[in-house]
Amino acid sequence: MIRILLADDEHLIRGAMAALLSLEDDLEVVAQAATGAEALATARVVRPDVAVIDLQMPDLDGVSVAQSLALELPSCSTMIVTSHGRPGHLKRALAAGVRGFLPKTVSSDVLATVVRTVHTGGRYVDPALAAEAISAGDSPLTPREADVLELALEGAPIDEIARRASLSPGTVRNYLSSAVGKTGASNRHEAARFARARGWI
Amino acid sequence: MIRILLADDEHLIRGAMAALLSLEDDLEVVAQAATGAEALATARVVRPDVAVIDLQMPDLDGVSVAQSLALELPSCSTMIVTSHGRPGHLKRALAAGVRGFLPKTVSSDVLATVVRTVHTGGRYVDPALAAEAISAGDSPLTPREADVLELALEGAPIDEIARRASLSPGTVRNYLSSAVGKTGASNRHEAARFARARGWI
DNA sequence: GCGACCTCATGACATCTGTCATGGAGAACT
DNA sequence: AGTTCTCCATGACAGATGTCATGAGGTCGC
Repeated sequence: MIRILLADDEHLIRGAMAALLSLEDDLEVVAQAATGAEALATARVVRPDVAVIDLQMPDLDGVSVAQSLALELPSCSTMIVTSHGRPGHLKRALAAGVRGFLPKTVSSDVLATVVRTVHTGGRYVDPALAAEAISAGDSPLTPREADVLELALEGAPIDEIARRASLSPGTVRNYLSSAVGKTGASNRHEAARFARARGWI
Repeated sequence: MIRILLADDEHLIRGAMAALLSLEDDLEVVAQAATGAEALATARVVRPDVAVIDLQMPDLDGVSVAQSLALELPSCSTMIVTSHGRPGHLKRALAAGVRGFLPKTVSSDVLATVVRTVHTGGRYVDPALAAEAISAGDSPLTPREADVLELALEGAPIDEIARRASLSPGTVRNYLSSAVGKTGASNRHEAARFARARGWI
């Protein structure tokens, strides 16, 4: 019997996934959590075999949870399910030791199968997401450029970005200018959206 | 027996919700759809009592589907479920004749209860979303301002907005300036995000 | 050690944006 | 008919932004 921890902030979906997984004879949902922190706390107590975690949660995101889980509970395999599959998340997730990565558009059969796969040490990444990630390519942005561009995402003016990044406004402009060039955008806002779509920030 | 049409692009969730609803003795999921167009087509054939529709779908959004359904099948009550409850959607949905509006964070009990409520002609709006919608207030933007601000959402430069809106760049700047003032933002990108968050565009 | 790269910074310049004043056309209301 | 509003436009100006040249320090691999 594979013991599963389920984390998703949407009760409806969490409950529903639990119901589906419980239909399988060899799967058992032993715990549920509505936030990332709760998932971690519960996992420490329950020590599940597999953790199925939603990417978007109010506090910690799924990848952060996966990272902590990988350190604290190496015996627990983590897989991520998500509504909005963006390639950047996939890369981050794999780097965090996640073994399975699925969009919520898959059928419940696939979900159950992947739970079994990761439990036996295998990996599974949704083919469509994998293709997207490959086609998106690696980020051409330097770490600093990515930082600054991320702060630009919300539309803040340069002075505020400079304050938040503890940089001089001139430097911020340079990074943004470089990022705009690399993304082929016509201003930093477009560049920020583009980079976000690619999962670079 | 209440006959239900379920539309959601995420198979996992759709299947799961179907399973949950089917557990109730008086509810029956008679059809499922993965897109808005499919939902409409199916509804015409199946003529369900209640349509439970996801707000976000690849083609038509839930509100558009609801609008068409209200015209074509007055006997069918529509309710919307959504992951990201933004007040603007709620207002649009109610205007489109939607009888129930729920975030996916509710429990399955609530879902089933609301299905029954809307079927008997009642209405139900999630209290938290309703409160948010009230606090967001009505849009102070003129229709034109809203149009232009919407085009600004993607970070396009003013010239492009002007072209897309068939306006002169100067006029676009005026509208944006006015919108920035009304939203209290410090530039149009912030204003656009703000207005989007309020459901004004 | 050397070259290649990233980080951080400054200054100068052209351009883009936000703001304001102004005005005409048309619709809606009194 | 007059008032008031939105819609559209123009022009002018200050300040924000994008671009470029330049340079000093740091790290990394060879």
